[in-house]
Amino acid sequence: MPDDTWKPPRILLTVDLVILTLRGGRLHLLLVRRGVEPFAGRAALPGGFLADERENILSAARRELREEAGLTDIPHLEQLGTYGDPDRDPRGRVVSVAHLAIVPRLPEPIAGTDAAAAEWTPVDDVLAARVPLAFDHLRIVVDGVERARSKLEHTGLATAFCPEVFTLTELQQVYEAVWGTPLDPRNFYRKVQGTKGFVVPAGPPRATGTGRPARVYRAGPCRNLYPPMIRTVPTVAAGGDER
Amino acid sequence: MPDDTWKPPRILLTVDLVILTLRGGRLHLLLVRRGVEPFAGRAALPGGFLADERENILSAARRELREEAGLTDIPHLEQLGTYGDPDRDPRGRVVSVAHLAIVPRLPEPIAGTDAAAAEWTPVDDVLAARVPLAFDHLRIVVDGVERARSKLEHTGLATAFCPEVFTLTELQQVYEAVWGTPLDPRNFYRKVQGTKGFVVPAGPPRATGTGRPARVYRAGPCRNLYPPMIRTVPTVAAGGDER
DNA sequence: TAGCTTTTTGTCGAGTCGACAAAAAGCTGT
DNA sequence: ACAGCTTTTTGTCGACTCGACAAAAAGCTA
Repeated sequence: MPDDTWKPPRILLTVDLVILTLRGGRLHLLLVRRGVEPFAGRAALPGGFLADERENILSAARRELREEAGLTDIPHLEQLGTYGDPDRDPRGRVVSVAHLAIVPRLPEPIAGTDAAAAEWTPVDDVLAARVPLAFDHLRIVVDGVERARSKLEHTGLATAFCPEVFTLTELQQVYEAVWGTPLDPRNFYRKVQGTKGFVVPAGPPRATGTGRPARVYRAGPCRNLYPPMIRTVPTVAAGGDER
Repeated sequence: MPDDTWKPPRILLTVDLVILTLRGGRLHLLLVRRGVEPFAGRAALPGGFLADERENILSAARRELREEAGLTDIPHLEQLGTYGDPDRDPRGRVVSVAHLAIVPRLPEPIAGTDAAAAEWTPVDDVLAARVPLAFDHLRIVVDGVERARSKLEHTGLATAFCPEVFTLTELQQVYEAVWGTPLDPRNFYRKVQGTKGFVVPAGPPRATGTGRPARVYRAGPCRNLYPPMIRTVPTVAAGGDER
């Protein structure tokens, strides 16, 4: 029970970003190499402190996306969760609001990046702990990837990985990469077509080099898929809900 | 671009609680009446500042649950989201980590409560703005209720509303109250039985007063339901993902 | 024009869902 | 004791969906 002189503690707030994309059929994550202590030299999520007393949290996430990754048009950005273990940062009480961002396949690593050492890393390498991360960032990545996997089931999130106009085969590759399961193209085709509002036709078929030219689509209006896409791999028995 | 003298801003961190329960077949929410400015006299979510520099966020949520609501055994407590609009609190920059708690039907309003004016309020009254809330708490309630509705579909969350041992009819009433849709008892029965690990038998049938005595169950081991429960009301077209 | 690839349209059996019927099992009055 | 009421539990039926697979369509290459 606080006495009359008690003042609430003041803490430092950061935003961290789990930025996912598809490269060569595999799910990748953007990591930066830390230049300063703590964890200097270690890979970490892009992110940083609130710029000033009045900066919005979502705006801060967008700013870091721009400054640290050179990304300005983000198809999907959502809050992931807040991580505030008192010992997560040796500098003091730093609470981080983690965000999940999805971007389509980009031309090359990163454009004019502030943190010069930003690079796309296969998510598998991070999850298998072959690439050690700073702070509690591994935990954040695990949660972010699981969020993406889950949202692919009942939202149109998969389209955020695709360019504005895409083929159903490209969309299927998103599911296969994020879920790590192969899907039957014929059933996938039928399923997506049958899910009203998931995708809408966009122009005439496009030749992809070899094989029959595919019809192209763009993201449909529906945010929530009904019926949902089905991930046969039974939702990885994840354990606790508490953080 | 911060210069060398730049220091990250320090902010105040609170936890707020959306505590849901079932009372008389309707979904209720615990609200306290604020005794001090700002918003003195207005209803608000239970919550408060971090107690000290080293308090865990989840621990703070549990502490507020105990202090403000007299609740100590919480079947479900999860982080909901973080709300940090710079103008949400006139006292300054206050960022709140909202949590969602589910408790079973309790004997009476609240036991030895710190905030004496805590009371259960029908969620409908809050959502319909018949009960105005302080700060951005309406928004938090909307998000919390939507989270609960959604999680009922593909997790065993419904059992958190029930006592340790319950009948399938009681479980059905949870779905009906939270979703606001009537369900067919026969199909519900078949569905729950067919969802492995959702519930497990617990002892002999129990007479409920009138009608055939019902078998009793307790919550099963599965956290993720497969196949999921189906909410025909097509997932209320909620709109944006961004906060 | 034959051969190859990829996309698109079907087919079939197993399983699930929603709407409904009917049996089972207790309690309440008379 | 038993008819009448309630609620739970077990079925039934047609429509629909899913996964596995076949086959046609439509381009490119040689």
